[in-house]
Amino acid sequence: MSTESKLLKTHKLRSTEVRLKILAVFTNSNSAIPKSYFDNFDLDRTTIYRTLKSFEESGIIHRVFDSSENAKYALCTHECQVDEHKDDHIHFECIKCNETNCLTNIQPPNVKIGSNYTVFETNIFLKGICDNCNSA
Amino acid sequence: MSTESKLLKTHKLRSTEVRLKILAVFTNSNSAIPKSYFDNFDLDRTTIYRTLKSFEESGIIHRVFDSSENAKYALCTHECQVDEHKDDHIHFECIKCNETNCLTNIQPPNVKIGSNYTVFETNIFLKGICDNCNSA
DNA sequence: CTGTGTGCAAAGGGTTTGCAAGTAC
DNA sequence: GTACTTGCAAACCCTTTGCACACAG
Repeated sequence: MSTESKLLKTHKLRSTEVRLKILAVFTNSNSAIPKSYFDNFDLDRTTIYRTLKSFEESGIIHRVFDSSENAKYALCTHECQVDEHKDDHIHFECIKCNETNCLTNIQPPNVKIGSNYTVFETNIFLKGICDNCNSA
Repeated sequence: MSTESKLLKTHKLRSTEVRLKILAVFTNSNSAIPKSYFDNFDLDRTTIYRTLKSFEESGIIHRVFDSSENAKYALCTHECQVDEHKDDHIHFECIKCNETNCLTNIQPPNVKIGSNYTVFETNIFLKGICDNCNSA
């Protein structure tokens, strides 16, 4: 059974050709994927939107915030459950290759603000030039 | 001369009734304003879009990223110039009052990542319950 | 007076909805 | 067989563009 099939099963989604195809993009990529990426997949746009939405709601992928207008998504870490995302890692948006990546191996800093605030989520995204582009 | 007139003058924008009206919203608010806020202002939508755009390009307001789909804006700090924004402060999105605020009085943490990266911009937004809502 | 700003209408792009046919389990 | 998924068409935002008129400097 493929990684993708397992993921779908774990998150209680039916295994379909479309879902496997879209999910494979995420399992094979390190960077965040915009919806537009699937435009040449010969799939109906509606289907893509709905598939991404169901993946997100199931805790398979999470939304990545960067400075682009359009939504991007990336694979969740294993701790994510249905409607309970835990993706407090740093995202890095490269202005050269235009890719946004999850820096899952770096511990995000503890942001200190007043004690009157209750913090549920910490979103950090950096913008600059990534290691790949700096090496090139 | 009003605060708004001065701001426009400083940033080399003509002073018009529409601009003064829209700018006053920002100078009188602590939270980030979405475009939809101006819908009941009896102004043409096009005009609102263009006004916000020119404010942003002039360095009067900056875009605030939070988890809502639509763009929000807030007043820039004094150091912002035309096409050169310096708004690396933390933004806080409250899930109760649904407002996003700039925490300009808090020093953002120094995010450490690999030395192969060049960081130009650090965007941090927290999600949770703000001090106001926690006190209420 | 000249260049810029505003309003209206229309177009553009991304996203969602309704419904009928197809498919997983 | 039943409930969910897909594709198509259409609708529904939000945002931008073109153009004529109005206004700031």
